[in-house]
Amino acid sequence: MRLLNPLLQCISETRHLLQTKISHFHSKSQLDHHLRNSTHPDSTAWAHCALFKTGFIHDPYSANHLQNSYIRTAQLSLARNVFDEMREPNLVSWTSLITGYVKAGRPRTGLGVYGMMLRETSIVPNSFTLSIVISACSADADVGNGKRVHGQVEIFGLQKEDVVCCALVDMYVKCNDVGSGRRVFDSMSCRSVVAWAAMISGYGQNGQGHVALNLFREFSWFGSETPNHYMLATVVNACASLGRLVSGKVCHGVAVRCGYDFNVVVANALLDMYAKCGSIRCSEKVFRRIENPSVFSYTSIIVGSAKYGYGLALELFKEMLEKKITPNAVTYVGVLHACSHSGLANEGLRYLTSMRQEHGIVPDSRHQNCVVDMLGRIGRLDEAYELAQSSQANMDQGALLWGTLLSASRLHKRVDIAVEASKWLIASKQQVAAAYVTMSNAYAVTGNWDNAGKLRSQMKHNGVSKEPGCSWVEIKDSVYIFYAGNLSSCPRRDEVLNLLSELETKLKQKGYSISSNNHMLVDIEEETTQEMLGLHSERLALAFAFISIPRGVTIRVMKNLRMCTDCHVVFKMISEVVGRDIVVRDVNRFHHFSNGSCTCGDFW
DNA sequence: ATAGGGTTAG
Repeated sequence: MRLLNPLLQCISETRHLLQTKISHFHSKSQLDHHLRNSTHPDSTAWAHCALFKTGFIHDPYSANHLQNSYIRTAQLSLARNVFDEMREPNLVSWTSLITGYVKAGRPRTGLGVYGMMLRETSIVPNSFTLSIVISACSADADVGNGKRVHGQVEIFGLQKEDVVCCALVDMYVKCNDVGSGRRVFDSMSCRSVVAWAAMISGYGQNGQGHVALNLFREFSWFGSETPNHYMLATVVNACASLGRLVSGKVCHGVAVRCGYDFNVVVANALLDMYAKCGSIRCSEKVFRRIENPSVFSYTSIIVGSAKYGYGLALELFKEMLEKKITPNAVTYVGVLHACSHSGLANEGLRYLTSMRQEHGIVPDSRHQNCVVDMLGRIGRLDEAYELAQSSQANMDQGALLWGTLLSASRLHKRVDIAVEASKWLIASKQQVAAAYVTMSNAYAVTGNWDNAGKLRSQMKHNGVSKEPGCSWVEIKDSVYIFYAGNLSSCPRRDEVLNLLSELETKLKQKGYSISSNNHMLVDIEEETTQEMLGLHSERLALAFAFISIPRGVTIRVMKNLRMCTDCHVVFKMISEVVGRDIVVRDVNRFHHFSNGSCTCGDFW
């Protein structure tokens, strides 16, 4: 009895509490109000009891409030129970339920509910319903369903609704159909900030960053509204994807003027942009001004600083853990990348184990790819091979993984492993051409010309051909294109070769190792046989640009030679090694390199 | 009356 007493007391207290709580609600409107503001599961549960006791549970309006309250407090199955108990759910009930599923990351179930509503009731959807249904298609990247719903938009006469059009634009661009998104956007008579943001984001996400920036310019000129934090994050992201530091700084200025520079999402986009444009110090400054950095903030700065290899990334990771911010799978991609770029293989291997043990994140092919790259760079090919074999990667992921291993084994002249990697790629019909070329190169490197030749003819026989990679530079309005290894088309060929060999010698003297674990000059990508001479198209282009410019004349760097971090590093090294100043222009900024430093690198 | 659209790290 002594044991039971506390229990009985507890039950009686609970009953008392229940009665007190319920008696607080005197009227239906009070209950509805309570449900609308409820953010805690308990408080929704109390109100549910009260609705039950008072019989208001049968009132459709109150029941909808209850259902929404459950959805807001992330109790989807309870919301579903409420819905199932309704005698006649109305349009709001259906729409809320669909929203619940979509917001919980189950868009397909949401679409199923919508289909059921159309089939089993005579309820006609309105703009609320269609906008969430369209966003379900967007989340599912299901353009087929999206187009069907677009048809329904026309049938129900909702094509003038801003919210519906915004959802449509977003759906099309998320399905990589920017053209259809643009058509919807153009059809809108009055475009909201949301519509502009969705369209700008669409261009940015589909590799058309310059169009995104032009559209933003148009918005700033002709739109009557000011950008919000959604739009600013999108535009900054477009600058990052283009490597356009100056445009990015202009956006930073806009964000400051609009009062969004302390918004954590905008700040995340900004620090990512600075890191990608080669200004890691600006990136760090933005990061340090964020009051409550999120896992996104830390991951962005870790990923951003990983390629600089100063150990900053790992320090930040430790700091993040001290602050009890839980890393996710992407964070660990950055951490492993940092280990790889700092040559900390053993530390990287430890992280590969601890990510599962300490944070329950199972390493996937992205992590394995980092580690294969990390081990491959320093010649620990057997371990890398073992890891690749143990991977559960699918076709696409496997192509990346085995491709990384292939490059590394070629670099370290491990023909045995190169052959295994090539076999995997060829068998899975992935990167077949590149695999053949590398395999052939691997044989050639070790002097096994017979096998190399056999592979070449096998390629010919199977109709496999590889387009040579190329880079290009624009000098004084002329564009020069450099194909990998094709020296006959290289202007001022001898001078270029001399410079490259001079560079190589001086780099070696300074302790840089071009061909193995130093990723700076050789961005490993399989090219034609000439590539064995180290004449990667990018290096050819840079060397040509360097010898072609008299002092004071600028080079304009195009596309894959844009002034991203890697390019900065290369020019810094060239200026240091050869002892000459060099001025480079990217889309709208000058960079002056002199004796190993760049005076435009950090503008603040 | 209650329900709806977009944004940041790989």
